[in-house]
Amino acid sequence: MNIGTASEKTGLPAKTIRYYEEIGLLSPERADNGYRDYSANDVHRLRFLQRARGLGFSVEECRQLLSLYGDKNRESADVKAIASAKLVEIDRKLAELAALRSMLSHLVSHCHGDDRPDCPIMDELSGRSGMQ
Amino acid sequence: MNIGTASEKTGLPAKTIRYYEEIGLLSPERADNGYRDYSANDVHRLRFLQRARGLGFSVEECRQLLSLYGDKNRESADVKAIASAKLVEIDRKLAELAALRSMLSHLVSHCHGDDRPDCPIMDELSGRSGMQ
DNA sequence: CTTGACCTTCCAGTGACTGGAAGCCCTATC
DNA sequence: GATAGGGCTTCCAGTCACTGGAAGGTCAAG
Repeated sequence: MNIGTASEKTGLPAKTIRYYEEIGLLSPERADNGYRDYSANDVHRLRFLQRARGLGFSVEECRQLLSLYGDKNRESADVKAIASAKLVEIDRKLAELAALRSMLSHLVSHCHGDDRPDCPIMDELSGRSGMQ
Repeated sequence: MNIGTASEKTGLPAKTIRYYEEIGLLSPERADNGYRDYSANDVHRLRFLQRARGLGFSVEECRQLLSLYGDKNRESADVKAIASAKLVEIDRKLAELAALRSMLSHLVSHCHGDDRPDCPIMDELSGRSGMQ
């Protein structure tokens, strides 16, 4: 499949897809005419990248996560260590997103006046319990 | 409070804090000696920025979200519209994080062999249900 | 066989930082 | 009171992750 189709299927701009190839995140085949030819697996990787990047994971983190799937030579303990570390981070992100959600939802449902409400939204928004 | 203390309290590098000021995300006072002087409110804003950026919101999105809190002149309907739109996005992010979590957790608990497992993790990871 | 959409590479620009130089401020010790 | 150290200042340059644009090749339709 051509890059345009891959772009549609993943929501990533073609430019970004080429960039991801340039930095070694995937290696699509080339057709005889020189066009990139994306497999279903390539699309999976790209879709994953689209999601993980949007969730605040760096490109290097994405590379690690992708390697969990793709690298057949990797030791099982190694896989587990990386995956476990990411799990902790994901749980933190989940909690932060939930806090943000509750703050916004509060704002939508309670603050209907013509002016800024007095409720200390910032407390929730910046995390009542000390972070890190 | 000086920038070093603000940096400690928020987990943001001093460089980043100065950058956020430069692009108008906060305006700390200045002490007589020219040093930036951060209030508790400034620290709240910074802590929020630290979180929201880590969750994949762009600086412009963060600016909008901060304005929900800070702008007393904003119309209520406007606030609600922005907050509601962000809620939708947050819910999407929450679902994606949950999917990522389930994939990683599956990897940790099921794939204990010496080699890559056969389970098609990519299906989960790239989202079984078609996105956008 | 031309038009237009899609592809290629390459190079430059942007957003969001990040590092480093040069110099001022402040405390602390000699 | 001089000086050493750490923290602060500005400014300018560099990096990461894209993003836009130019110049040109490919392909299906008319």
